[in-house]
Amino acid sequence: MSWTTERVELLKKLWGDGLSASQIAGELGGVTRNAVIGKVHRLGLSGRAKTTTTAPKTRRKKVAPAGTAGTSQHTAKPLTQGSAALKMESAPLAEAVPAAQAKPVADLVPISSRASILELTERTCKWPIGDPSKDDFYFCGRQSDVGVPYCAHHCKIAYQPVSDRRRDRRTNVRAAS
DNA sequence: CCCTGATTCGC
DNA sequence: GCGAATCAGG
Repeated sequence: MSWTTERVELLKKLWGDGLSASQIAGELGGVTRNAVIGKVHRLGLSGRAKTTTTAPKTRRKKVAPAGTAGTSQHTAKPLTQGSAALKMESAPLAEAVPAAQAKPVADLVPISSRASILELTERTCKWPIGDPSKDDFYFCGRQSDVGVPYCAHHCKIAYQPVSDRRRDRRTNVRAAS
């Protein structure tokens, strides 16, 4: 797979939404998380909020260069010139999804992480997608924390505060009784 | 161990 | 430019 414009756009969107590299890799499909991270760096949009507390500098050793001495190589500096134009993500996945869905609609289907019920483990998202009576039923399958049934994405949906739900208790019209 | 992102470097 | 291998932190 190559980095087409669309795939890069999706990458930027998901990365901006805070998805992890592996999750993005799963969405895109055909790439590993390493590829995603590599691309992210090449695009110059690394480090969003939590850059992890890793020592940003002073380390690096890698394997000893075999014979290739006098390397005049130097990494190209990432020019983030058109960065202004691509700041138009601003589409929080959680908000884009209706709160409280009786039946989980097939939302942003994990392009390649979908799992059958047999593939679910303690750390895979068990968010059901599709209609159980149909043939296209499967689970999200993305990574989730142990003890948590859903991935980060679906946790936002599942545990969304009830406060925002329309309290249309009125609809509970049990007038005639 | 699982995961995360960061970095290097051969291709 | 790409991404596996590696590193390092949580």
